[in-house]
Amino acid sequence: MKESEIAVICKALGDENRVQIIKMLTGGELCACKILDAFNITQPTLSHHMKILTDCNLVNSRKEGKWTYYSVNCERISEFKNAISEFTCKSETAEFWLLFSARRCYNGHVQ
Amino acid sequence: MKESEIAVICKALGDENRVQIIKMLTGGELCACKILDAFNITQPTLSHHMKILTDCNLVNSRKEGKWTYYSVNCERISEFKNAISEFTCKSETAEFWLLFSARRCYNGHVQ
DNA sequence: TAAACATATTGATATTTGTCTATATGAGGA
DNA sequence: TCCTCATATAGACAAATATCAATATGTTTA
Repeated sequence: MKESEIAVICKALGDENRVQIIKMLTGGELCACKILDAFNITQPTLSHHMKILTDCNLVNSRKEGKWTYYSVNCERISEFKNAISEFTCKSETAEFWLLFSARRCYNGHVQ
Repeated sequence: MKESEIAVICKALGDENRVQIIKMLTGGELCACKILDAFNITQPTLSHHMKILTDCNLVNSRKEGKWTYYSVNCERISEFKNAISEFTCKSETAEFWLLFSARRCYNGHVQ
């Protein structure tokens, strides 16, 4: 993922409302009306935020009758995670694998 | 990590120049002058960007003589990665562990 | 001490952003 | 067909942001 793409996604996540929207959608698809209920903003403002989240493909939208349903775009989120996983200090990778192995042994199975 | 903190960090990463600065620092500590060389911006503008990156603790700074050295704050980056690792679709976790196991078997060792 | 250098701060400006009100669009339901 | 409901779009506005030129600060060197 190019730096400019990372920046666009981060900009989309650079607003607390939008971070919370993503977290909500992590629990599964929701219509705009349900999301709106959870915030203290007007409907056009929510619509604006959803446009920013869908424009950068972090969120999918789907129309059904008069409702619009939103959901997290898993693939795009994965791409983003992979991109920022490169923001790494040299030692960090090794630490991660050690921690991972330890947890794997401790739990005795794949979670 | 609170949503507001995630938003602050993402806002800091919501600028292409700053994403590139982080990538540069991934390779190790650099003085402001070296970073400046790589960009087409003035020195005060770089100083502004560095302030944003250090204010949210993504980047450490250290003065030595007349130079200021910047480096990635590994711990903070890890915290951030952990935070956004929660932006997860239900199926994604399982997929990750499968992929991981496969790679582990294939490679025969922890990378 | 004076000059040169690296970086930070100040102040200005154009652009972007988050929010609102008002209005448009488009899909059911009476 | 007309009304209601869910959402989107347009337009306005205040606040935030990215950038620059000018200047300040603090360190090293002549």
